[in-house]
Amino acid sequence: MSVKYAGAPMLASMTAPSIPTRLAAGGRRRTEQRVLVAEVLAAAKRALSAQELYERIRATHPTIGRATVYRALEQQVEDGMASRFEREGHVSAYIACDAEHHHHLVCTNCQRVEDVAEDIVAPMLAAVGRRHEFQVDHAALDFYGLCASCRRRRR
Amino acid sequence: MSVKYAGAPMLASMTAPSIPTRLAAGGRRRTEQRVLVAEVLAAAKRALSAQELYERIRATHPTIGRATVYRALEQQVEDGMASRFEREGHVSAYIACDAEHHHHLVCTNCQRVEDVAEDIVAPMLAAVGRRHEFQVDHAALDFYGLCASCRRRRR
DNA sequence: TCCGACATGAGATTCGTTCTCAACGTATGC
DNA sequence: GCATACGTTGAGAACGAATCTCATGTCGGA
Repeated sequence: MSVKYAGAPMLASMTAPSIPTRLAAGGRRRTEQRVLVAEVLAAAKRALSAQELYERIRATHPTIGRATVYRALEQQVEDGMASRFEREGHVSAYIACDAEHHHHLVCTNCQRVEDVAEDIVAPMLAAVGRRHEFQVDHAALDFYGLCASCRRRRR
Repeated sequence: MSVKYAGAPMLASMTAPSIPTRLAAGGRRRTEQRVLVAEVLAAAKRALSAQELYERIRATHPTIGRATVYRALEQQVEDGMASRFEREGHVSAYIACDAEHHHHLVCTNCQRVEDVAEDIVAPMLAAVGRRHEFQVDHAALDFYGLCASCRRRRR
């Protein structure tokens, strides 16, 4: 997952716009396919690869193109509606995300994703800036492991 | 970059073994090619993709195989001699690393890599474990941006 | 020195992702 | 409501990093 830090800070108090509204930002068109991709990803509540998402959508919309799904995901990442991170085997996985939470705990068993509390991360970012002479533009902070329920099930 | 946290802690006070010694760990053979890959990567002092490393080595050793380079890097990551992380465009990049430093500041301009001080990261990892009911197995903590010299050159 | 297991190299193959392009649909102005 | 402009779509081809295959080579313990 990759999060920009160089831009202006978000206003956490704003109410989140609906999916169709957010999809139409910046001269983009609100097409049936792009709404679909966003909704299915948001409903999954876990990380999905583009291929997995493509197959899920095809179950109900058999004519959608693979490239359409890739393009929609690409745009959502650009617009901050989704995050991308790398799974084993050089595959990108995507998760729908809101404006305030950008770092995740990814369960390597069930692929469910939890947000990391921002106030845990912020002091570390500040410390990095203080200690190293390095202008952090974006950071990938992903934690992989077992979520509570998968860990219980394993024992 | 991906670092395991579930295993036994490293002893930071041990003197680092030489490249050929570390290459022979765990029933692995010390071949000319694997020494070469490790040395060229260590000498680069920056992140290199497998392809870039392959081309560098071919300049002096034209008969080396692409698969050999990939396999050598794979093993080095397994043995903790190198770290892998993802560059734009679904390419893996590799950096030689020692036992104590595992998180990096990657300059997106010159690809040089700096180690993040462990004592900046450790409190955050502890906080994650405390706050979330999640067993962190490994974490990818990479910071991308401009290093000091590239930033000066840009202005 | 002998021998088995590991490693190599060249090329084919795999597979996630991106590109191409004609046809289509959406938003906007009139 | 209609026309126009242009972003979007779908199907398949193309791309390319990474992996696999297999005959041959080589390391290192016995």
